[in-house]
Amino acid sequence: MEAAEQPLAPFVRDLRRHAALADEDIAAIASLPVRLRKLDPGQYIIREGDAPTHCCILVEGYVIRQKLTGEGARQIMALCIPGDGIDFQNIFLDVSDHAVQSLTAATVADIPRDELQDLVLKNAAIGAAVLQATLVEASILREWVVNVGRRDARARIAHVLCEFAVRLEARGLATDHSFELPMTQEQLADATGLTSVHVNRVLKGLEAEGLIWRRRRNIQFVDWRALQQVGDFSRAYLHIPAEDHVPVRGLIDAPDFG
Amino acid sequence: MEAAEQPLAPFVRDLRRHAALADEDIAAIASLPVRLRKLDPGQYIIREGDAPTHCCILVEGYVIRQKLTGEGARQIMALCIPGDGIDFQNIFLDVSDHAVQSLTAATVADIPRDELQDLVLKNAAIGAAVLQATLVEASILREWVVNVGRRDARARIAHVLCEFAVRLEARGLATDHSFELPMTQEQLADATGLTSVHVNRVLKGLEAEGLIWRRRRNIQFVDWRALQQVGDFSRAYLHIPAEDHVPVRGLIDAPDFG
DNA sequence: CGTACGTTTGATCTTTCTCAATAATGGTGG
DNA sequence: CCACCATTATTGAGAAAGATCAAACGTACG
Repeated sequence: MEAAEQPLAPFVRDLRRHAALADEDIAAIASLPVRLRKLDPGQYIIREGDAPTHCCILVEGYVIRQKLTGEGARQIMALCIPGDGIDFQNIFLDVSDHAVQSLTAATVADIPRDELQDLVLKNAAIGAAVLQATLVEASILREWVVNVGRRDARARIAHVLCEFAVRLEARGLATDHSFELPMTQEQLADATGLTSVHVNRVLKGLEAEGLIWRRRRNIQFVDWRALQQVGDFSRAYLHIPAEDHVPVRGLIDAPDFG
Repeated sequence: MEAAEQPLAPFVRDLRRHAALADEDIAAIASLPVRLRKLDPGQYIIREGDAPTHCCILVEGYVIRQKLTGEGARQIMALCIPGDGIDFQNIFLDVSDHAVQSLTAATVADIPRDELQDLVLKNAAIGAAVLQATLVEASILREWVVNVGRRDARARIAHVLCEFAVRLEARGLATDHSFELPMTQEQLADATGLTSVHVNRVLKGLEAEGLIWRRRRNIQFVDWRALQQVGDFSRAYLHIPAEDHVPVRGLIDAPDFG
């Protein structure tokens, strides 16, 4: 059930899609001391205020970034999928400014923080690759601000669904037009700045309109075009490179930004 | 009125606060071909969808990052102050995913993008410094998501005021407890995901409660402690290094994350 | 001195939240 | 395999924060 041979393979593949890495750079990454760790659902990988000792990469399962307000409300601001770096945020910052928690059972690859620091400080190409991954994540974060700040509930939820599906497909993790949403409606509410009650009503509405079909957590896109429209979704901000692509499954079609 | 000698000085100073840069690294940055450019208020530095040719650093004035939704609503997701890198987002990404627009008259230092790419790809220390600056920006972005997603209007606005003041002070750009907000109420609304009408009422309320005092765009913090409380503000996420500090002026006091 | 932009205010409307209860669902121990 | 429990999902009714619409007021500036 787990990629035992090359747990970092999806991560490295993604790095290479964005940045030019020589074989020796890859070898340097491969020679990092990696320890795999299994997580139960809901387990914290790091909490706000913690001093990180490891940087980890998500190998399997799903994980979120979140913060709590003083009033105890939770805001989820990122959803990590297998192959994502989880802890680069903390590679050079000494105190974590947010928490990372597993949504499902998950496997992460731990890399000692100082080892990774050394590598990045010695190898400019790898540093640049990490920078690029970070820039893409920042872009997704900016779109998340837009989503939560300026779209209505229907669009917010549709947008999250679209984004998640496209990112999964880009990593080859979803078959076309269907996937398992690894979140409860309450978590989806925390991701969109809504309440779970309202999320429920909106999902029901999207289903009634014939845009999606759902059974339990499984969601299928009945009308992908329309859902994109409703969610004001355009994949440009994901900065998914076109070349060296995983097989196109249907969701990924026309380029944006005409 | 302009730092003609060392336009990049505040930027480099900030980089050094986070990262260890040797004198030769500094020299390498200083030898980059920099061209100063003056901007009128409201001018675009880059638009969504543009292919960036330069990376620029804000020398003087204020600048925002923004995106538009399909319905034409605007969301501001970052406020840049002098010394901030504006275009590192685009150093390795070929299409800008958001727009950058000046709020006030401003001066930016343009650096050709490929020169900066070369430098970062050759010099790991500089690459790491840029990465760190990017990580701090991402942290601010995450807090922005929380602000817009989970705080009520009063807290959102108070939070933006607090953040802006603390960042200005950290760069030595504000005298204690008073500054000029470089935004109209409409822009503040676009930053907080509200309408300008409601922003107006909230500001009025904050003033009536004796938390702030304002005259035109100038805002003074009458009760800094209380405003922080109202805005659920805690400066930890700004990752402002404690050592080698600009003179403390009053706003920056106790460490957070107890 | 008039025009444009930004601010302020009032009245009304809508989306979304809150509170509260009920129904599914999945997992667990017997 | 079944009863029970804890989550999670669903539904309804009422409340509230914030949006919308519309107008008046200031102030800067050409």
